Amino acid sequence: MISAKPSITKSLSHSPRILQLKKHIVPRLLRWYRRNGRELPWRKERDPYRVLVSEIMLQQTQMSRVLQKYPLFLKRFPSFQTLARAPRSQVIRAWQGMGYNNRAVRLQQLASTVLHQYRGRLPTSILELQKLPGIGPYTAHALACFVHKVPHPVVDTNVSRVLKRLFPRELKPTQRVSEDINRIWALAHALLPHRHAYDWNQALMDLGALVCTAANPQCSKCPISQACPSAHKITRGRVRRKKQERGRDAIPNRIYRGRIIEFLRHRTNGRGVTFSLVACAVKANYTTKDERWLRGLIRGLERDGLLTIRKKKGNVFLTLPD
DNA sequence: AAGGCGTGGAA
DNA sequence: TTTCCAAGCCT
Repeated sequence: MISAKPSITKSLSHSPRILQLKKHIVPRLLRWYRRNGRELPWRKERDPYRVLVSEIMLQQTQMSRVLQKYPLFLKRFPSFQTLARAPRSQVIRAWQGMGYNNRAVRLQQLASTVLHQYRGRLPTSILELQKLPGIGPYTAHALACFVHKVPHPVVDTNVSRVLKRLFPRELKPTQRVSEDINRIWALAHALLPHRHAYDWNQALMDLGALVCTAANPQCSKCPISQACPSAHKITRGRVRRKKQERGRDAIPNRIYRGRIIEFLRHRTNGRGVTFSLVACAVKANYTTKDERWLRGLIRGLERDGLLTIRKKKGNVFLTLPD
């Protein structure tokens, strides 16, 4: 659990500026949310399982993609039980188009854990939730609030961006990234209106997604721009260069991983497909000098539970796991 | 603590 | 065409 140091939390919740801003901001943003908030399927769900699926799908994934896949996945796997007992291959196939396939594996592992260790009930506490596979600080807090209605703050990339712009002084980056993260959570906690935690969290995320966007924020449409030191002063999003990823032919390894799984989704039948067939399907101009590299990728996918390696008569066959 | 991990539409 | 990015998590 992300827990702010008490001293920081206390100083924040007692800061005159924080208190004044909170009094000003909370009612305005909640009013804006009632009028402009998005109507999303998971916002009216009561079943913990169905909310959980939405939160996992939304990790680093665009709304439009989730809106498309969410109902299909729930129809195929309506409960912890059906998901836990399904063949892994079916879960991976249902995840097609979502990206980050590890999430599908962890979600199924989570379903199994909930079924067998928690009697089919999703844990309530942040601590227990965060022990589950695929659930980190954000998702644990989101589930506590959105499923169990416990007044916890949530900090995702949207909330983080909004708060940094609203409190540039309090959240000025330090030397340590972990310290920066602690401060954001502490501030989110200090701002939280406990009686309206659910709507407040959703409102902050909607504001970040619709108005206070990373590039070209619409400050003129922002309900709290009056209280925002950064209003109309944001010229451009950060242009931080990312380090080049390891791969082949300027294509990152994870792209090849994705291609391998995508190929197996469609071409796997019965015995599976041979190593060489996968090799040709996945990389243009595949040669034997790529063999060591490709074997490494496949080993990694096997470790992640995303495929199964079978050896018959000296040949290697690949399939999605049972 | 930094780097690995997909996908496909938009800029 | 290329680049960038979107409700994070894990090691």
